[in-house]
Amino acid sequence: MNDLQHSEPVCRKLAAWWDANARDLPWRFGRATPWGVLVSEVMSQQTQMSRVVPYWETWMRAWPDAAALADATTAEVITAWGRLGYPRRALRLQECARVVRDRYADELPRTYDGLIGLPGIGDYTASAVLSFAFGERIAVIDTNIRRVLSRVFRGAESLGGAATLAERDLANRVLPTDAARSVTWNQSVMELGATVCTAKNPLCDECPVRDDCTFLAAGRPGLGERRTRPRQRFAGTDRQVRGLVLNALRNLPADETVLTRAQVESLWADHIQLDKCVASLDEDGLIEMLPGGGVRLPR
DNA sequence: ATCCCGATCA
DNA sequence: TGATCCGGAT
Repeated sequence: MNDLQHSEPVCRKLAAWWDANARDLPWRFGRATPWGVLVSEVMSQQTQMSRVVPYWETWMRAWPDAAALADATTAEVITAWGRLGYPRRALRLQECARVVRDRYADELPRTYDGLIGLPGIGDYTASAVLSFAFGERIAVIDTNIRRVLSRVFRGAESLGGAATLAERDLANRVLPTDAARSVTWNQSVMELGATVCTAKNPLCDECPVRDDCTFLAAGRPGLGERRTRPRQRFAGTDRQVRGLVLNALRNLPADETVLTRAQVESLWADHIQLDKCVASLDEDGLIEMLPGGGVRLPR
């Protein structure tokens, strides 16, 4: 069976659906530079787009290009990252900006190897930038695309952690040959996965490719089957404690830069865990520990 | 409780 | 290959 023959009507329907339904995100439709697209992709890693939009707009006004971000202080960058979560992404994004400025003359590399060599840029983000910012023909593979392609063309749920070889093969087989169409394909499949073909409760009645979907035709076997291992709970974890410390630092009055030991201790009752988290934040470069037990954002 | 347009380290 | 890293929303 040739998946490519099946993908052509799906591609046409998704393209029409994309034209009518694509969310009007500020980095789409040619309104952002390649650097702006990269920033949007990094901010979107494990984070909903609706939360990203206001941060991206403020961020790009402050630092429109890699060189501008490279010149910022780390404290400014961490503060601007706000409550987006996973703040190490902010550090890596600034490292990335410095590499782009210093090694690539402030111009983002246009190859997969060049992009994936940048700090904080993995397979998904490198592929997404190549496709969405540069219009290159490359299969973008994230959890949404894996889920949609697996359902439509294989009739089964996408399970497990990393993308399997079979999933990568499928993504490459169904990718339209024409570069411009491949970009719309990547974006529309991803958008469908984010808004219609969702993991738990897909809106098959509203789906533009419901007549072509192997999964729907088969009666949606295994819908809701757990795709990932149960995630670590948030309450009480190091992640929560780290977040509390960083948030306290972000919210210091404008004329203060240091959180005293007493202020740190007031954040969390378990001082063993607290000290462990403070040390790990320091190792990550997200804070600096001071001799008296106080902490501050890096200069 | 589970899901988000993942990357990195061990 | 598995564990870790944030936070908001459903």
